Amino acid sequence: MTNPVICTVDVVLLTLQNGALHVALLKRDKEPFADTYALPGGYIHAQEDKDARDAAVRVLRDKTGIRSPYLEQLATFSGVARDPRGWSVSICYYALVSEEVFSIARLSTVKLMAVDDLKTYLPFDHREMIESAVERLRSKSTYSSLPVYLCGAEFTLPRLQAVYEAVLGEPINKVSFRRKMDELGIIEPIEGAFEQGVPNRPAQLYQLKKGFKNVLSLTERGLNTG
Amino acid sequence: MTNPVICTVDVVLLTLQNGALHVALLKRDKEPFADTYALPGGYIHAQEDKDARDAAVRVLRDKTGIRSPYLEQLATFSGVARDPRGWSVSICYYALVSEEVFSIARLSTVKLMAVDDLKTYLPFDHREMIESAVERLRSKSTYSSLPVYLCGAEFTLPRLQAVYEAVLGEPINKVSFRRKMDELGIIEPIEGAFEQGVPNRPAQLYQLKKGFKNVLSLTERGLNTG
DNA sequence: ACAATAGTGTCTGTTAGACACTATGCC
DNA sequence: GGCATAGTGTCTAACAGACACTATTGT
Repeated sequence: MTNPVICTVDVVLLTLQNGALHVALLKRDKEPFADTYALPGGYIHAQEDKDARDAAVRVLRDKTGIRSPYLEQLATFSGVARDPRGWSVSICYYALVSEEVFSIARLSTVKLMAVDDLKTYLPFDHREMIESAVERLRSKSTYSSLPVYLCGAEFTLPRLQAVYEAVLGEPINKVSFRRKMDELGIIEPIEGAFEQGVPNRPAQLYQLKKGFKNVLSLTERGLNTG
Repeated sequence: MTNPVICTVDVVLLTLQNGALHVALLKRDKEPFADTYALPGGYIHAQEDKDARDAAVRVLRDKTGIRSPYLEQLATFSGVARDPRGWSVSICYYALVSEEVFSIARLSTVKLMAVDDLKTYLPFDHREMIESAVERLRSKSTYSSLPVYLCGAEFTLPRLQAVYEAVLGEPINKVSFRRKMDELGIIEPIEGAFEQGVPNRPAQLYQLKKGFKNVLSLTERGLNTG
């Protein structure tokens, strides 16, 4: 039996800018929907990719120059109606990067849009993908350490708390937040390293514990690690 | 660009038997892995199925005769190595049915296996799929009302608690359990209806509230509803 | 010394589990 | 009345948020 199904991957690349969640969009250079902004995505290359995750990594690298430390399968979108070329399957991933990583990448072609105010028209079911990714991120942020990937490699606790607050869209109690971070046990202070150049008491710098550097990014479908 | 990727769906159908979680397996009638037990699955029929969920519903109906009230996308398994026929994608769903629904269905071809003691050899990555489904179910059971789908349409609170305990594998406090069920607010007592034929005080019968009958089963990727 | 933010000790209200009691069926 | 299980009232221990206080930098 032949199988005329189109197989693609799409990546919802999220980052923080000015304290608000943003998604990376690229102007499509091919039909359908040429010249409209859309999620980075592309066909699975059966000769080249070991699996769909590989394809997502490749697409992200080739189209944005970014190698994300966190990449998790979100869901698969499929059907006859979502793509004018015909019955298609898109395995959708979402990735989290810090603002700095983003500014280093080739930004010329990439456009950042605030996810809570997505005015642009989006082709396919890309709007639904973004909404799902944001919902997943918000949900996981209430009980896990996911948002650390939106910070750089080193960060202070007040900065991390601000990131959580930006993601969740509500203020968090300082004492509770620090207690939670402590008992999650996945970050550690960098001995003797403090914030620089602030006009007040400098905060302790923290980093992901060694063992967790790539643990989370290795959970293919994000089923384990809390 | 041609796309030689094989597109299939697989369904992890879970039920309770003798107080233990079981998964439904069928003997494969075609190669590869003919005559070995495997998850019900099959090709996406682009002419027939509106989307992958449709395909999962069809496969489940055709192969087991069951129309599950709960069906949620689990994850997508893909790659060059998982199927000897070549690069493949399987969009995996999981379904929950009550023991009774199961006994009505055509059981002759279907084999129930306890998920915590899966001795059988399983082809493809079906073992991983089952483990993921069980993990998802256990995880969601700690904060949602998912396990009601493992009961029939009418059930008592002691029965529902036993179902939760079977799924989670640990005893639950009776008072806390009833408080939680009450505040989840998705089940309601059937006025005047009680358990029959017990040698002690009969328990109140409950049912899913009207509005929730199919709400959960409509969440395509299980992203919303807690 | 003062302003500003980092970081901590403690109090209190909320919530989950333990326990004990009452309720209601069958024999 | 006795037994078994359903169902509820209440006490207590654990936890999360509020608040206030101390600590440490630059000016």
